[in-house]
Amino acid sequence: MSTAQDAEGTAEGGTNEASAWGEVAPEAARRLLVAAVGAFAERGYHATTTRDIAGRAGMSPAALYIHYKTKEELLHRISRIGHDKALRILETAADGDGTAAERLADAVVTFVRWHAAHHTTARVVQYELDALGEEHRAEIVELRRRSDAAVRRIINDGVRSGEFDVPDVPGTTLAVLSLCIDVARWFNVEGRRTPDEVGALYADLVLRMVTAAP
Amino acid sequence: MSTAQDAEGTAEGGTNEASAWGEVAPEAARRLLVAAVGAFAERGYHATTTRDIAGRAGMSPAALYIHYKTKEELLHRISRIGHDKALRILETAADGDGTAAERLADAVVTFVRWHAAHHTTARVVQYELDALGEEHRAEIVELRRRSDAAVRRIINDGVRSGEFDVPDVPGTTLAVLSLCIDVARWFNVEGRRTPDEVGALYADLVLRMVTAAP
DNA sequence: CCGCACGCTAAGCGCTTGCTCAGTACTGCG
DNA sequence: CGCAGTACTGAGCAAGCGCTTAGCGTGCGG
Repeated sequence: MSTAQDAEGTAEGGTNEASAWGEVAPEAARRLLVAAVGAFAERGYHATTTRDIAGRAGMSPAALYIHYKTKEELLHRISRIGHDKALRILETAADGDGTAAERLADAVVTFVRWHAAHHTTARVVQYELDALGEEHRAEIVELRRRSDAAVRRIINDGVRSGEFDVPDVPGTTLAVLSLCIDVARWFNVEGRRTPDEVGALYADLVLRMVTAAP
Repeated sequence: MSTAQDAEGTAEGGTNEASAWGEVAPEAARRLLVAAVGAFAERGYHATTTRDIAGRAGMSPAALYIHYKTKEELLHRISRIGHDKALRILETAADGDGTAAERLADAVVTFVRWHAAHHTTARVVQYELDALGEEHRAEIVELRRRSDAAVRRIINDGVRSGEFDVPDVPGTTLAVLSLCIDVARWFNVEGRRTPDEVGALYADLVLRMVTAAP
């Protein structure tokens, strides 16, 4: 679990961001998508213009519409891929073996590290949900429901086994996810902490949250 | 500390929101400001039009510019008042008497309750910072620095007195504030929890975070 | 060597945006 | 009754928006 494959961390939205989007098919479409992630993260979806995205990708504004139907479809593609990744992280940790404490720590470390290392992507994924259209948003909300279920499963396991002391399981699940997600808001590459350090700190804090006071 | 004066909770941005803006001087200016809070919280600053704000306030678009120089000045006024309130909450708790644990619990309860009860305002205050102009943002960032200092002061007191076991004080301070602030993102009036309940839950979780494992 | 599909651009359309300004109703003062 | 000041509106401007369309160069099957 929790490999070090994404531990690098160069400048904002540069080549290391691009490496995470290998699955996006024609190279031009990928370049546009990476450009959109950077622009959306920096200025927000509504403040970003299609000319801005195309410019960052080194293309004319019209080129965008060969690969994507609308600006909103671009956001949806980013949001979909990001949420898939986030869900996979949490379900992998939940389905792993080890004690509930080990699995919870693994989930937090990996989830937080992703939010920190890919904080531009994560910012778009977590904070631009309202900009999606009706149907696209519903699809994404379902993925988030499943993320919530994965974390709740780990905590429930810990309560059942006696490892954890959690009076309010849904509330604590919400708090754990909320804590991790908000990393995308404040994390700064210029800052003093590496994604790994934040992951370790947060795993410790979360384990304290689910453990009874002495 | 922490009275129940703002425990009511009717519909979105309605009359109970308005009551919190009593200090804003001419009635028309206040109506515009309350309208702006509602619109900004619902659709975001950049997606909100001046016509939208004026319409909600029952006025023509031009009326806005009699009371505010620009749309950004409206956001700044909201952000300024909100951050003043948040800072006052945290400094009041930090300067209170009682043990560090009591003061930390008080800070979290009050801060979280404000974010939940006034989650429309809080959403604008916490998530539209980037939309402010250079100088206005710098002013607000300074207020946030002081909020951070207030919480860190409580935690440091607890460490010194032996009440708390916190290996990383700045990191834990950041996490506590982050956890509370993110309430503004997910809190829903239709949801199952009242602001008071969320405050109590979060105070418990935060106290566990600063207390040594058994 | 043709022709045509493909990826892309230059130009621009229709619309909305933040904001302005001349004008209007109303109020209080002499 | 006149007049100045205040709070507001209707109409609209310049700029910028998302998106479309006509056309251009390139590479590849026949």
